[in-house]
Amino acid sequence: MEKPRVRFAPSPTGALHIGGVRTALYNYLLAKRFNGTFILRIEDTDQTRYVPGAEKYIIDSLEWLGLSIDEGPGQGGEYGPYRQSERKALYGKYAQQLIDNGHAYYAFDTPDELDKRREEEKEKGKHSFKYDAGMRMSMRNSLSLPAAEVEQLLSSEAPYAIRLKIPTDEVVLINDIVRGEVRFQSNELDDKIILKGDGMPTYHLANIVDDHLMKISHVIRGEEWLPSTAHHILLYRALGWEETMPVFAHLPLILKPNGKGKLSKRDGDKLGIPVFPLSWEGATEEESFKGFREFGFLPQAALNFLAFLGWNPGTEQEMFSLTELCEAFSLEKIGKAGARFDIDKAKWFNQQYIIAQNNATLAEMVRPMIAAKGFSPNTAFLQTFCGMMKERVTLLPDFWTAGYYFFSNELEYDAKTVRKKWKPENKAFFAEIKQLLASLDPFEAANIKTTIVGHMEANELGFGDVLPIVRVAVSGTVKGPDIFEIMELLGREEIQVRLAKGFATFDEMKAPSA
RNA sequence: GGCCCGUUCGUCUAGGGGUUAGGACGCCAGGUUUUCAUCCUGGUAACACGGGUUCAAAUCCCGUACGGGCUGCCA
Repeated sequence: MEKPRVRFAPSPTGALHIGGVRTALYNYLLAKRFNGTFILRIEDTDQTRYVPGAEKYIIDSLEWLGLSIDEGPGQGGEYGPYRQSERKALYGKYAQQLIDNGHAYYAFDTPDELDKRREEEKEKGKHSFKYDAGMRMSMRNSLSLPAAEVEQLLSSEAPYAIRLKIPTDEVVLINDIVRGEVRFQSNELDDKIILKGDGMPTYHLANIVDDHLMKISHVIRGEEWLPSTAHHILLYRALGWEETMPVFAHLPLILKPNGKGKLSKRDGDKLGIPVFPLSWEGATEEESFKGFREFGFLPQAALNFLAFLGWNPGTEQEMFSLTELCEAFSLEKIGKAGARFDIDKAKWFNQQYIIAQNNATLAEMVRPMIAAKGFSPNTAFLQTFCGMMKERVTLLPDFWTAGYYFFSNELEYDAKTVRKKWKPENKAFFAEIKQLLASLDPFEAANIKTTIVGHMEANELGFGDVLPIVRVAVSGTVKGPDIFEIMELLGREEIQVRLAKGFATFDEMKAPSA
């Protein structure tokens, strides 16, 4: 394949939805697979929906995931500018060209008039108002109005839009890489607005002009664009660019975890799952969302998970680094059906990636979280901690929730274990254990184990009588890494403190409530 | 309503005329472990339905049902 030039073209209207992230990923993968170019283009032609900060959010998100941009705003490139608002003049020129060669016309109907017409049609029965070949002669445009009136309207202040004049009785054939041949009857198509009253193009025009000028080879986008693709092909044809038209690949949608419909930002809050890569601070809490990153997902895991939502390599390999993804990717292997978002699978990927991470890397990821809780352990301690805990967490914050006792000795003791295992007749034994450990040197796991087990056997006690109590006194819980290793890490003095405090507290817990 | 797209275990999917319909997540059971987790072994579970075509259909064709998308001077 020749070096592809692909673009990810989001609209800066807020946080970038996870579906958009996947679109970006697939574009990136195709580009890298064949040594091509990945372009970021900002589609900000709707000034009313523009949200400050959204562009930065998009760029930050791609960066977090490691999807580096070859050309784009801030990145430069020979086909810029890469913000459509900065290309405004260009579109007017091509719209004019379409008017001149009869493929487009001026439309003077105001938005209010159009709304009214839609309402009327709806009341008449079906909501089938379509500004098409059958309807345009009864609307106010340069096709239906006398030339003199058109002249007059154009030279007046009256705003106007430019519409694409859809030809009649044609079949538009789309050759979609994921869907095969898709046909549309031109008679079913409406005369889409291509240039708005404010002089800005709509998506349809801007998209075609930019893709052509930027020499885009593949348009990889969501399935929601399939219905308007016929318009796009007609536009290429009208502009005389059909020969070099990019090929299309329409991606299946990402669906809600339960129920049907496409995943929406609402689902995030409702189900407590992330649907955005990064957190987004909206004007209100309603418009703010927590991202994959803040949930504690590693970017590699989010990427791997997303890649498999709608694509798979055809082999049984599941774990893929970005580099491996680049080598294995192909558009032909993209599925047709919508893929449901499965948070359990995402978590499983995350767990796998956390385990695969080396302790030093993990320590630096976890450090800020621990610091936020008011603790600043040294690096060696933190690395050992991560090594001991990494097989027991799925999300990054679990390091704290499941391992807080490595840092704090304000423990929450497991009441059930205390109730069952803290027996009056064994109190002396535990006091002796504490005594034995007080002078143990070196204070190392193997040593500690020998000491405890030895004393245990001498007193004819079993593991079940001893270890749960020691474990709860040290960590508060019966869950966790090897207890002797925990003790070694915490050190002799700290263990003395915890044993003393634990045994005393157990007495209180067992005391009959007065 | 119209147009378009889709449909294999609960979920992500492999398989594209002849397979015991494969894998992964989840779930269940067992093993390992002082505990938890990891890990290992096993189990559960699917071709939406109806017609064709064919010696043979999950696979090709048509229809039905269901689901989804689009139907804006939004992208």
